[in-house]
Amino acid sequence: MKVQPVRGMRDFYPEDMAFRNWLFERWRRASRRAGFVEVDGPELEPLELYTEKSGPEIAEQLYWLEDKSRRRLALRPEFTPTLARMIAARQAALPEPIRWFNISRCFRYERTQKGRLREFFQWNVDLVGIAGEIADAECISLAVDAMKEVGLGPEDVQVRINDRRLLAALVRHLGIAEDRVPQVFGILDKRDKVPAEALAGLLAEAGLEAQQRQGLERILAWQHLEDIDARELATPEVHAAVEAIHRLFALLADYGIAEWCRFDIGIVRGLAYYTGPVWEVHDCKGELRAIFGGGRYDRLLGDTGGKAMPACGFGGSDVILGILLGERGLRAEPETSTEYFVASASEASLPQVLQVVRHLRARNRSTQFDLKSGNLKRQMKKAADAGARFVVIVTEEFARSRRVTLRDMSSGDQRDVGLEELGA
RNA sequence: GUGGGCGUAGCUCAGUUGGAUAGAGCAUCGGGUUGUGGUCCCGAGGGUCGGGGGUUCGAAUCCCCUCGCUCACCCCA
Repeated sequence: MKVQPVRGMRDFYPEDMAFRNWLFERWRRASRRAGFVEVDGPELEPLELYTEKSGPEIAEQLYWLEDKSRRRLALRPEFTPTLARMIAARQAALPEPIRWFNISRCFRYERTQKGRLREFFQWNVDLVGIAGEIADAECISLAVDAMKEVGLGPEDVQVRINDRRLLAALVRHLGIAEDRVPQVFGILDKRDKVPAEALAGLLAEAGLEAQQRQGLERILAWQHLEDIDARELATPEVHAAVEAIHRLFALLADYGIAEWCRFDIGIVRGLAYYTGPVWEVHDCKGELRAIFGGGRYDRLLGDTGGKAMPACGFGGSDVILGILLGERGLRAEPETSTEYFVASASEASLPQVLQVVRHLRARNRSTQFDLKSGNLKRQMKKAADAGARFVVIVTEEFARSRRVTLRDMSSGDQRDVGLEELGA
C-alpha cells in the first residue's frame, strides 16, 4: 500500500536536512551574538489561545484537531501567543529586558503554493520590556546580522520600515472612516505589488471622497522620509509619528546598517497586534514574499492576561529564505562527512578493523568502515563517496606490529603509523 | 474559496497520425581474475505510463470522472 504524505508536510532527506541545520546554526549564532537566549514551547496548544484574541475566523487558517477527550487543539501557527503565555506565567521572576529567541516548527492550514507550505520553521525573536526605539533597532540589527550570516548583502535584501502610528495618524488626518481603514491599508500594502493602473482602480473603488483619494495618492508616492508632505506634517499626530521614525533611523545608522534599511509607507502587516514600528525584510528584486517580518506590539502581553509590557520582535520562515538562497546559489555544502574510513586489505581481518574503529571512535573521530566487506578497491571507493579525509588500511601485519597505513585522501600520501598515533 | 498548468523508472525527460515485450541520461546495485578512490568500460534491478471507467481489433496516446502535484488570485500571524 502506497501512503500519500499529508499535503504541505515536508520530508527532509540528508541534503535538505543539511541545509536546515546550516540555516538554524546561523540563526542561533546571530541570536546568541546579540545576547538572546533560546526557548521553546509545545507544538500543540489549546485552540482558544489563537481564536480568543483574533476571532473565530482565524480557525480557518489553523491546523486544528480534536483529541481523544474531544479537546480542541491547534498545531501552533506561530510562536508569539506561546511566548506571551510563558512570559505571563513567570512574569514576576523574569529579569527585564527579556531577550528570547526560538526556532519553532509551525503549521498553518493554507492552500499550498510557492514559498507557502502547511509546515514550516519559524525563527522568532522577541525583546520585551523596552519601550524606546532602541529595542526596535536592536531587533532590526539582529535580522540584518542574520542576513549577513547566510551570505546576503544590502544589494540582495532590504529592511522596509514603517510605523503603525504614522498610518493611524494619516488615516485620521484624511478623515477616513473606521470601516474604510482595512481597505485603505490593503491598498497601501499593494503599493509595490500591483501595477499603477490597478492601484488607481483600487483607489477608485474604495469609496473615498475626492480629497481623501488625492491625499492617499500623494502618500502612496512617498519613497523617502523626506518626501512626507508638509500638509500631512502640519498635523501634530503625524508629526510625532514621523519624529519617532526619524529617531529609529538615526539609531539604525549608529548600528551601521543604514544602507540595509529604508522607509516604506507600503509596509502595513496584517497582524492586528502591532502598535508601533513595523518592518519586513524583502529581496531587492521584489520577487518573493517577505523573508522576515516584525514590529512592536506593546499591548499584546497585557491583553493575554499578563502585566502590560512593551515588546517588539520579528519572525521569519525557512521556506522563503531557502528559495532565495537557492536562487542565489548560496545553499549549504553537505554535512561534514566521515573523517576516517577503516579499510581491510585482507578478507578475514574484521576483528582488527573493529579494533581500529573502536580506537578512533573512542577518540571522538567520526569513523566508518565497509559493512558489506568488499575488496580493497571497493572500500576505497566507499571511502571517497563518504567524503572521508583519511583511509586507514589494516593489513595482516597489524596483529603483530600494531601499525596501520594512513592515507590522506586529498593528497594521496600514505605512511605507516602506530595505533597510538591514530586520531590523536 | 476561485482560476490556470502538469502527472511516463528514485530524478530530469523522450515516446512520431492510437500499433507489437514502454525508452534514454543521471542515480542505485554488480562486474572489469583476492592490496589502493574520484575517470573509463560492461552488465543488472527498478515503471499495473497517478487511479477508475469508456471508445477501439488495439490506449501512455482519444473522451469522462477522480486523486495528486504545481502556479496565481483570496488570505497571510
